[in-house]
This record gives sequence, structure tokens and C-alpha cells, in this order.
Amino acid sequence: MNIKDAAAASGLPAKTIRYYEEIGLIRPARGDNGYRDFSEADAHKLTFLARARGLGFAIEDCRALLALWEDRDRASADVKRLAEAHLDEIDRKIAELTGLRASLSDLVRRCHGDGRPDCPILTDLAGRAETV
Amino acid sequence: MNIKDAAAASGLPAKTIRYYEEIGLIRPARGDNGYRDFSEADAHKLTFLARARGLGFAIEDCRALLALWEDRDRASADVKRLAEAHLDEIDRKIAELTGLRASLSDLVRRCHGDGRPDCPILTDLAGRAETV
DNA sequence: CTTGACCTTCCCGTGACTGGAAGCCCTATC
DNA sequence: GATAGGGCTTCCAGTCACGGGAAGGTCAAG
Repeated sequence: MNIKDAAAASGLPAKTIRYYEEIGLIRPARGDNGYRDFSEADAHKLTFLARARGLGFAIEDCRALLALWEDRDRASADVKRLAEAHLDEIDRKIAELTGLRASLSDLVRRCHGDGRPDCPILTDLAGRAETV
Repeated sequence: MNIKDAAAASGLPAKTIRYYEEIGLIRPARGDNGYRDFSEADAHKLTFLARARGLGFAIEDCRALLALWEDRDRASADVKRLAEAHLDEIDRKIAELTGLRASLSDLVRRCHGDGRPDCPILTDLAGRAETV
């Protein structure tokens, strides 16, 4: 199938599929006219990649997961290790954002937000003393 | 003061300060030798920028906040609006990550993670049926 | 006068694409 | 056979907010 059909089958934009080929995640065949010719297996790989990316795995993690997927003798522990590392990363990001949210939300709460110029948000950003 | 002192005062790397000048966030004076010469006001601006970035504001938001900070007649409502938009963005990201976390954590929980090859994480990524 | 720390500009690389230009290919219609 | 359109190809540039490193000028100390 052509790239547009592979895109429709996987849910990935054609541009992204070309990019995945460029970085070696997939290797579709080529027709005499130079067009990429995707097999069903290629389409499945693309769907796999789309799901893994959708779960937030980085490209290099996806490459590793794809290799594990294609290895009939893999140990599920290897997969689990990757997933757990990613889970930790997600937890780290959530914690960071939650901290930011708390600080910012406190500032927003304290700002009356009317036509007057005095604003605790700016005061805080300036260092809790400046007025410039 | 030279860039290193401005960096120490603001907590920003010298590279970042040069970048901020390049994109027009600050305009430090120049000495006869071509060195940047930061005033106290410049240093305060850098500190302001460091804090705003630390709260996750994008560069263009920082530019707007800096302009508001320097405008004695600003309305605090303008600042609050920016901050609230950013807060919404943070909430959106937290929600997205929380959703990812739930899916991934469920997969990890169901994966026995031993030496055997069958793994619900890969099965799920492949589309809940494939074995390849 | 040399050393070494500082400063300058310039260019490349990051992650994971996205947009757009220039040009070939295929099918359908007139 | 000519033409119109859509699809395909490659390549280049841009995104965001810097960071690394090279090549070279400047300054203070010994």
C-alpha cells in the first residue's frame, strides 16, 4: 500500500512515517516508481509505534520496544523495566508541574486582577521587594 | 558588571543571557572592549526572567510579563490573565500526564516481568491481538 | 612577557516532527 | 494526445530554548 493508506491504517501523518523511515524505525519496500510500498507488517509496526508514542515513550524507547516486540524470545522483564522507567519519568514531570501549579495558583489567587497596577504576581517575580 | 557577574546575580547561565539579548529580552550596554556591561536594572530583569521561566512561562509570555512589569500604568488584570492562561496550560499537561500514567501503570501492573516472553505491554501496544 | 581566566561571535546539535518548494508519477477526462 | 488533479518523491528550513565547542580578542597577575 502507498504511504497515504499506511497513514490511514496507523493514524500517523505521512510526514511522520517518512521521518520514521529516515531514522530507521521502519524499512518499507520501494516500487519501480520509487514509491514506498508498505506491507501489512509495516502497517502493524506503524500502529505499534503510534500507540507507544501515544503513551509518551521517547523515540529511542520505541525503537527498543519494537525490537523486543519482534524478538520472540524476549523476557517480559525487559519490557517491564522500560515501562517502569518511563513511569518514573512521568511521575517526575507530574510532580514538577504540580509544584509549579501550586506556586502559580497562589500568586493568581492573591492578585485582585482589576484596573489597578499593583500586582503580587509581578512583585513576586521581581523578588518580593522591587517596584522598578 | 560583566556577564559572569550578571549570571551569578540572576542564576542564569551566561549562554542563556546572551541568548536573551539576541532575542531582544534585554539590551545591556557595551564597553569599549566590546564586553557587555550589565547595570543593576539589567540584573534585576534577568532575575525576573529567571523566576518567570522557573514558573514555566514561555519566552514570549516572559516578554509580555517584563513589559507589564516595566509599565507603571499596567492593569493587574492583564498580568492575571496571562498567569491564568498559563495555569490552564499546566492543568492540561497534568491531566494528560495523569491519563498516560494510569494507562501505563495498568500495563506495568499486569506484566509479570519475568524471563518469559509473553507480555501484556507489548500485546496492548500491538493492538490487543497480534503476536507477530 | 607569558599565563590563564575571561570575553566575543559563529555555527552545529538537540527531539520529534511540520511546512513548504520543486519536481516526478498516475489516472481520468476531453 | 493534451491537460488537470492528486499523490508521491526529495530536500531545506523552522520549531523551542538553549548548550557545546571552536577561533580568537582582552585583561589582570606574576
